Amino acid sequence: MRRDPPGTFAAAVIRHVRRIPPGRVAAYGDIAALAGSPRAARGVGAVLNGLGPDQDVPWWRVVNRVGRLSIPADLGRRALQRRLLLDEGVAFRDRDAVDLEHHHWDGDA
DNA sequence: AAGGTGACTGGCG
DNA sequence: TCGCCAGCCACCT
Repeated sequence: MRRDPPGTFAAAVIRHVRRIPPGRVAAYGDIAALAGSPRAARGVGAVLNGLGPDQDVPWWRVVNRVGRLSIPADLGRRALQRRLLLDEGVAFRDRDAVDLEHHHWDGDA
């Protein structure tokens, strides 16, 4: 799995994703900004993609800027994310887009 | 160490 | 918001 030295982008991403409360979602770009690199949204995806099974990071609470699940549909990972969010009470606008208006995490506030 | 890849975005029509 | 596209940037060869 992935152990990242503190101070790295990856570590910051993990740290912030852990802060997303259940029932709320954040965009890749939001996390990138919190992590200190506002334009590194894709980097956030790369980090989450490399997460180990026991990393204990709520990766499913991260969606793209319009609320759509950005995970490739294969391997059923996508369906899993959908289910996990549903279980937390996140409402969906359609098959693979959450209702951002009501569940977007303000990054605290 | 250089280049390819992609769980992204914002701009434009 | 939808599609398309050109930047972007961290990851992984």
